Amino acid sequence: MDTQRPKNITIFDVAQASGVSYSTVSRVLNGFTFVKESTRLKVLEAAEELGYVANMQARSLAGGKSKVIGLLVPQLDNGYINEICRGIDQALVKVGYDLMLYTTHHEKDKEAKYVKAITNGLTDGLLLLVPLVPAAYIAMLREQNYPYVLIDQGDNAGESYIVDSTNWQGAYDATKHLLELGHSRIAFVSGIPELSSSRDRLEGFKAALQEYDVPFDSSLIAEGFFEAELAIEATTYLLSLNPRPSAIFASNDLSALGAMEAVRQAKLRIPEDISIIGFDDIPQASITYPKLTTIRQPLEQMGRVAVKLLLEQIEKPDLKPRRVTLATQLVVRDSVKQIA
Amino acid sequence: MDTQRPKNITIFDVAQASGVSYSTVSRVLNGFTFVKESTRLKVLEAAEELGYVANMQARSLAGGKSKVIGLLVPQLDNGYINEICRGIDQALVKVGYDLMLYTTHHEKDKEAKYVKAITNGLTDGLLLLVPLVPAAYIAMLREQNYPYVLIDQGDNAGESYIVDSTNWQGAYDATKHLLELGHSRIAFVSGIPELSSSRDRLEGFKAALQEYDVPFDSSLIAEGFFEAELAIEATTYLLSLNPRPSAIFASNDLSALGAMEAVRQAKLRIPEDISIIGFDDIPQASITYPKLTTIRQPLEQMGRVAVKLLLEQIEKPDLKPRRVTLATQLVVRDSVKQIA
DNA sequence: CTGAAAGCGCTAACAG
DNA sequence: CTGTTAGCGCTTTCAG
Repeated sequence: MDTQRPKNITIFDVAQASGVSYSTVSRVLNGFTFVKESTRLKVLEAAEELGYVANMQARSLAGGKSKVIGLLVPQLDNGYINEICRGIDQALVKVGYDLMLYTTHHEKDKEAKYVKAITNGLTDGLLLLVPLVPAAYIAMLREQNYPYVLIDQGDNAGESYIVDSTNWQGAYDATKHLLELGHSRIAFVSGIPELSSSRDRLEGFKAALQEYDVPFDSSLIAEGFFEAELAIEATTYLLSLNPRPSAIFASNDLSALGAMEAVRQAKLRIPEDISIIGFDDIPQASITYPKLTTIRQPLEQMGRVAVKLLLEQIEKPDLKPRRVTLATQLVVRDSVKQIA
Repeated sequence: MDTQRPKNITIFDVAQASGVSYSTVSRVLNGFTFVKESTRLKVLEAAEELGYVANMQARSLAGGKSKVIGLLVPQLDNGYINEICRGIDQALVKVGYDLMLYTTHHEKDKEAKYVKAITNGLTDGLLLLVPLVPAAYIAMLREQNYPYVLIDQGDNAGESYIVDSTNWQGAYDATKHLLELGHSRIAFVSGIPELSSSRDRLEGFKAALQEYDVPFDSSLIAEGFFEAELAIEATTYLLSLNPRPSAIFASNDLSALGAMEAVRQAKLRIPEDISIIGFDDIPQASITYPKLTTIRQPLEQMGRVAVKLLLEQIEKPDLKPRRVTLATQLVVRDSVKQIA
């Protein structure tokens, strides 16, 4: 507000126009406390006429709700995060909340200060879509009794609202799918070892193997860290094995995409020479060629549920944290083929 | 702020701790006006020690800068928007600004009110990444002298800060590339006719045709509206033509992806049976198979420049609007082949 | 049911 | 150079 901008019409103007005190206006605007229906209507009408729009900063400063929630993400560059954001956005629009987007850019050192700034800012709550949330975060959040929900990650303490999906089951299903199509030499491109989702996927993989009496071979595990680049390297290594694996289970679609690239670079064909299955079902999965068979995480839905859980806390601050785990689903497309 | 949350430490606490008045604290925190170096240090130290973090709402309410900028986008679901967002984010982080993200969801009816709410909110400026911004928007913004910049779109009035890229030239280059590789029956999947970028691309296309003495054939134009779905339909139509075009220039990558899908559905091969070229170079362009030859728009850079232009206005409210047009570039990949 | 009054945390003149 | 004093727009007791 630097230069001469027209004065905003405030709750005060509305009060004047409707002939009541401005605290009454505040009351009707917030829907709280009983107000005579006639005055209520009068105020609403005046507000409408004057084109009044609430000033969220003032409201928030004064101790009300800002109707803004924060979303903390590491960065803005993959379909996975984007899909969840969409779900969040959808849910937020419905309830008339706005979104403040914070990107951490992996600056772990500044994170505590960051979270502090966010919580004492205008947001009513915080959605954490960051892998590897330092416990410090959570402790601070809990301490301040600040509403937050963890998306797709655990908190090692069971004291947070969490939304995630069936990682173990999904990995189990993926592996089983491969096994049932005759694959037995199945390589695994792992994720970020510190993440429970990664570990669960590996466990699901092992469990399926065991169930089909296929011995687990650790030389068939290569580290992909959920990244395309590293997955290319990992896959290149896996392809050099002798005998070569007949299928690769990549811990997420991003690394599956990397795996596909590596296979192409090696002049091999998918799925004729090697089958690939991913995890997530990000939008890119269905536009690659061949289209990627994968385990679908209901990403958008996770976003929506996260918002729901957050609003739940904002409205009823004393509820016990709960965890919602959504079901994954096998999506069969073209990157896996049956073998002898 | 509902339940008993620990009181935030304020500028006042810092003042007390450092033995100065709290307006002095405000001064050093804002870097303004001369303050004795010794007191300055004292204050900074106290602030650090107490873990003080500024309350942006209060600051903004009081007439200062909130260090938050708003970004208005139609929705959150394509690489194009996402790439620009990344650039915006990168630039913002560097200058210590936060991002408020607004999605319009194409609710044109509520837009005026929306913009009003945004401008009287805590943001210091607004980035508009929405196609077809109603003139009403702009008028209101200008009227309030509120800092904003239009990304990848004109304003029909030359009174706005704008960042875009060489749409005409890019389309010209794409077409020329095709022509030089021997194509002459080139189809064009158009964008959103109301957008100047769409029109410029069509014009560039025509210009190249003319330069190579290839008569423009309007039956080779099909409407794609910058969407994958519609591009599939459009392309399916184009493929039914007799003789079939040997190449398709899609107005953006999203529709190029749709075109590729349609070609596949028709059991034809790219680029053996038909060449395809896109526009944008969204991330997906390089992971399709075959990889898409396209015209690269410096999306991230556009985002960065947009932020730069916005900050320029915020800092110097009286500058004249300017327009920055960035260069596009042909990116040759695998979806176009030379023909006899 | 509704007015009056006290801040929320901070910036911005205005005096020293 | 630094303290004092008003508000910014709104929510919230506290009295009527």
